[in-house]
Amino acid sequence: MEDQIAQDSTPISQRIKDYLLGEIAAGRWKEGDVVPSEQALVRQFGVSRMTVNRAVRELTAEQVLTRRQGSGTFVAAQKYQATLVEIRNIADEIRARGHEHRSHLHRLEPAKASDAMALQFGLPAGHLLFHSVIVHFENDVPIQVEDRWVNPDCAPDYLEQDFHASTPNQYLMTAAPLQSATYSIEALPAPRPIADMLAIEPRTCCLVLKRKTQSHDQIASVVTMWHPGQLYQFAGALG
Amino acid sequence: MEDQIAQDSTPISQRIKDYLLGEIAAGRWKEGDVVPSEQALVRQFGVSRMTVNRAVRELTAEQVLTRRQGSGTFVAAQKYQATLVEIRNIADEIRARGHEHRSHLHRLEPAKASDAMALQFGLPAGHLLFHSVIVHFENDVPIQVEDRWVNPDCAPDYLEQDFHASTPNQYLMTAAPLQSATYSIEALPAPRPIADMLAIEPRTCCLVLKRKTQSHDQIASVVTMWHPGQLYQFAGALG
DNA sequence: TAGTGGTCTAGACCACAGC
DNA sequence: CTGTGGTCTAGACCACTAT
Repeated sequence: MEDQIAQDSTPISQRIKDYLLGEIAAGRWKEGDVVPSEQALVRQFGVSRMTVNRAVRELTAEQVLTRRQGSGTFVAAQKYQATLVEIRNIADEIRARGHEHRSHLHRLEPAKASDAMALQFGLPAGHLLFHSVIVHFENDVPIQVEDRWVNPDCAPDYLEQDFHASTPNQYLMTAAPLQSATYSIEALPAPRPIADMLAIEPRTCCLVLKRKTQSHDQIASVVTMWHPGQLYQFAGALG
Repeated sequence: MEDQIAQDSTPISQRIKDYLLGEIAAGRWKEGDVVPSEQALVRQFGVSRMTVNRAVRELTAEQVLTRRQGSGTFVAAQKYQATLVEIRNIADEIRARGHEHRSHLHRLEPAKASDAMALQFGLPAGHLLFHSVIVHFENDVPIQVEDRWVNPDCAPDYLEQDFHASTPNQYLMTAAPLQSATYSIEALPAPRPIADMLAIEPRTCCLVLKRKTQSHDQIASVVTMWHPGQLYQFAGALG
């Protein structure tokens, strides 16, 4: 045992995790190195195997260790300097900043799927879709154009919603629970209509987030979100 | 018990997780609802409490449930339709696409910190920094300008590295293990020098990723990565 | 006080890897 | 064959919450 912690309320399994993490952080155990077996840790800490197992299993779930039945437990491959970005519901995000969120509904109507849009949804061209265009304001500054196409099978009441009170995001969350999603982020010059809604010059750089969500094994929604590049950024922290 | 699964090799704890997830997915248990207690699940499945506890504890770690000692276990607040983006080492990313990665070193030199850069690093203005500018190519098409400033205290050998063979990312991973990071993604028009290196017109939309990494309780690296907006996008999937 | 979750024990049986 | 991890049991004691 490294330290003699006499009367610490920290659970034993947590102390074992801390010990293992400490050895790795200190560089004494490096990527790929074998870690003491459960039996060895049982003897070292004088606890039962279940307690050791829990500590090691949790660190494995956290990608700190990898285990191979019959072989042993190893320090997991180092994570590269990656960056994880989480993009949330715009209204929540604005309110979380302590600012006022307001939205203007430009369009909410049924529409026939173009060839390109039909392909996105995996539906025949000309199939009925719902289409909405909403501009979101942060303290009265336009910050996002949300151009959304919705599969009526997933959200039949879409056209009856009051999108001043809530966002399509919130409605679809309950009507069509998210199963999976694909997305892309790119930088594009604003076309005329988008520029007008954002009150910026045409061809200004915009941060564009496209997202396609699946629910009940169907494509539920295809959305393109335009943000003025100078005004808006995705940001966050790791670690 | 819902289904009578006679001889399934699925661990019991996993079956309990599947059962709980199924009830939530089917909408029978909604956000905030109380879920059966451990004792109730013990009776329902005819297994020991440790097995039930593991299932419920793991679902709690996965943010599916929340627990309150003395009160009970509840369905966690719904996740919004969020989008998680992981941005990785550009060389790995390109090779993962089966394409060739090549880089051109434009600059690798010591430099004095400007006021703005000193502020970023939390160092006095004029402090020694290392500065590198590298252009990354995917199949000979310029895809990223990596403009990086490095704290010499964290990576004293930075200027001696061969950044044709490896990337600064890879070197810093070992020299200055990532502790935490902040980042932002924005869309900006390319300034002249960046545009030249990317072989695009000045003022073309670029997707710009800025990242500041911390190691050993110091700012280790401040990097700005410019990508041609039409050519490059961050993309991925969820679920 | 009764019921809840939080944790731990000291065993057990199994599948798999390496010698 | 031995040692590894993967899982499960049937108890136990504790802290906390609600009534």
